[in-house]
Amino acid sequence: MARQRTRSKVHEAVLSLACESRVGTLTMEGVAARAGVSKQTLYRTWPSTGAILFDALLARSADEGGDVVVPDSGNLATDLEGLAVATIAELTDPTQEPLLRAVTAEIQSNEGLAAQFREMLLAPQLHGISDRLRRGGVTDPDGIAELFVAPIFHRWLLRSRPFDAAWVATHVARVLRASSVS
Amino acid sequence: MARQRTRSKVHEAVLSLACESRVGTLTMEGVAARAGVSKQTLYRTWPSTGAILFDALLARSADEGGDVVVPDSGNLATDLEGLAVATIAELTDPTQEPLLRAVTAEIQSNEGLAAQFREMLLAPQLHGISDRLRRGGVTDPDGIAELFVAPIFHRWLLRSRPFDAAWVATHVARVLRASSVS
Amino acid sequence: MARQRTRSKVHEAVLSLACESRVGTLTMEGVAARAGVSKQTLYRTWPSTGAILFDALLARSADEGGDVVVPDSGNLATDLEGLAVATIAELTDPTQEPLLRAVTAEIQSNEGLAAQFREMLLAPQLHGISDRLRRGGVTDPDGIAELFVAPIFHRWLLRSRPFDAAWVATHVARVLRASSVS
Amino acid sequence: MARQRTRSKVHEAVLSLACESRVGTLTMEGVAARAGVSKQTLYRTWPSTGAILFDALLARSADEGGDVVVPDSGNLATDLEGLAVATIAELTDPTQEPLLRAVTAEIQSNEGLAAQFREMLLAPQLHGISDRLRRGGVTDPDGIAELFVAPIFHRWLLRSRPFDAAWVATHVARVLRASSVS
DNA sequence: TCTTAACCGAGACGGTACGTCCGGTCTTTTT
DNA sequence: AAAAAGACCGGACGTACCGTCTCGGTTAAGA
Repeated sequence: MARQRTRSKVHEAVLSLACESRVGTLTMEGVAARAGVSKQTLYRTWPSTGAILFDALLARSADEGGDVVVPDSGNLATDLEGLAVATIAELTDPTQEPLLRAVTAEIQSNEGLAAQFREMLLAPQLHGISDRLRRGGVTDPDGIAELFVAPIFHRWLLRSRPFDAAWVATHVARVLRASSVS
Repeated sequence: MARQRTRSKVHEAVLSLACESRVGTLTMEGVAARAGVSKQTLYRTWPSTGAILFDALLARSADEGGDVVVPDSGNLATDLEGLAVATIAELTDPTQEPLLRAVTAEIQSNEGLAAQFREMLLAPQLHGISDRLRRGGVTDPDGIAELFVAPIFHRWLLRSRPFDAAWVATHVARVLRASSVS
Repeated sequence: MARQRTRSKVHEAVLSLACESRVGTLTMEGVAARAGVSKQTLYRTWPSTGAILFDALLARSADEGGDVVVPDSGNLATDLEGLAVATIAELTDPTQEPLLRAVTAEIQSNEGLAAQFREMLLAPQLHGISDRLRRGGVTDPDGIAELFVAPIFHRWLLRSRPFDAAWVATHVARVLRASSVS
Repeated sequence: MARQRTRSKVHEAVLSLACESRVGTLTMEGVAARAGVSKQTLYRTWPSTGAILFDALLARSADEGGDVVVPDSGNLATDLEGLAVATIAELTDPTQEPLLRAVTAEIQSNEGLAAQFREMLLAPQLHGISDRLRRGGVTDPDGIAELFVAPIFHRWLLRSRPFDAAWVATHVARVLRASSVS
């Protein structure tokens, strides 16, 4: 296992590289050079750049408290809209988007990473949302949470159409209609 | 640019390679060797393996008629369920899945390819669905089409949960509830 | 056989390219492009860049009259010195040197070209010199001509030492001593 | 840079290739394959096939003691004839000639290599000869050494005329006449 | 004058080699 | 003992030319 000092340097390096350069440009050699670490040190701990990046994201998320915070103002529609706006902001944040796209691309060809991603980043978020829905009286909170999140991801992943406030409002309205809550 | 005979050989090669080997293993050299074509011939026409793969998919889709066929039995729920099952079958078809995942990964880092993908493969499908919804009396067919398609893609892309008949039925029910159609 | 117009364009192109760029950079494609001629037109007439270059040199030498002119002032030493200076000037002329070095390098790996070079460019020069020596009463004009020319070439080919007036004078004196002429 | 084991493998490979195949056929890929070495290993240490070949020749010359041995029997004419015969034998040795021609061709377009060649291989030889001439009472040993060596090189380089015993004898006689030694 | 055959440009094509980059492994040296 | 430094093999990258090969268009004869 790598020492904490080394891990930090590597995390810092991989995040800065992933931000500044194009996705897919991430290389073990580049990370090693940026981190001032030998390649062997990387290989001792991580099998791929995807793994390093993911580890770095996890560590950062842990540092920042990491818990998904779903607002609860009592008004479900308002809360969902706020959540959508926050999610969209995170997905399109210039310092985050390249990282997330890199991880997404990696997931397509790496089942192990996909599983980790699901369990450690995706599941907590969905649980937070479905908890809020349950508190709002939704009878099928898991399904509705998916119905709420998927179109946002879909637009982002396939870069299909822009996100604007009108769409968010309409989307939330549709989701609430599906949830059988007046 | 490239002569038709050459294009065909290359399409055949890239499809067979994408199927049999792991995604991301596609290389220009490999395609050239399999197609019995020189590397320069590839580079003269396509800038990347992603572009070749996409071109091959387009050509195949054109060969096969290519039109998205949405069933119309009069019963919207039945039709949507059939459509979902067909889409899921296509996404998880062992000869298709590696190709689609490769293209999806490529899209994350290639805006141009993403645009082509949206316009030539995704848009027709969504239009087909929203047309069917409109005929079914849905007032917001585009939004509902997205609500219908996105969770299917979401589960497939993030490999989040398996597809089964029960989920399909529930999903269709949710979408119909959101569409304000009794 | 290539038409005269084509030959001229090609000769012009190859000479200009050989001058301006580094030796060994001459390529069939480059010559074809510069001459505004298709590659096939080149290959129909010449087997290699060396052959083109040599043909161009021959043509130019024919255009300019091409005969080797050995001065005959009555004083053999003076004439040889003048000849040495003229030869050195030609060898080190910036517009000639790259061409001659290119041909020389080509000769090392191309016996056919070497033979042509000997017969069409080298032999006339040596004959001119040995004629002058014979008129000067030298008993072994061919051998002495070689003794005169070889060190000049040697210094040029191996870039061994600079040419200066003092060396030329000494060299001519040595050669005359060897020629048994007082 | 390169480890000794690697250097040896590369030297061996380049010498065998230079001997068996035509000059100018030497390629970095070929040498790498023959030596069982990756291309990068070659490029890390040598910039061109010429440099490798030259390095190999130097190493071999160092291994074999490498000193130029000029015979000294007391009779200058006899010694020079022996030296000429030995030099000619070396230049026309089937296992040496391709190497030397390759290096000669390379020198035409590579000033750095030319300088190395002059200092490490040519200069020692000329010094050996001029030393012998000085011991023989020649007043201008350097100039005469050049006068002796140049025509031999000239004939070899330009493949002008064959070497035979009669020519060698005449040549030595001419040189000695030029040297002002009875 | 009208063929008709050679010449020509354009450039796709299968190749070989280029010189670079990176993936992983292994050795050497430093700390 | 762990780490940096980096040499090493393998293999793909994207480019430059190679020499061959159709394609149409254009000249320049001979019929």
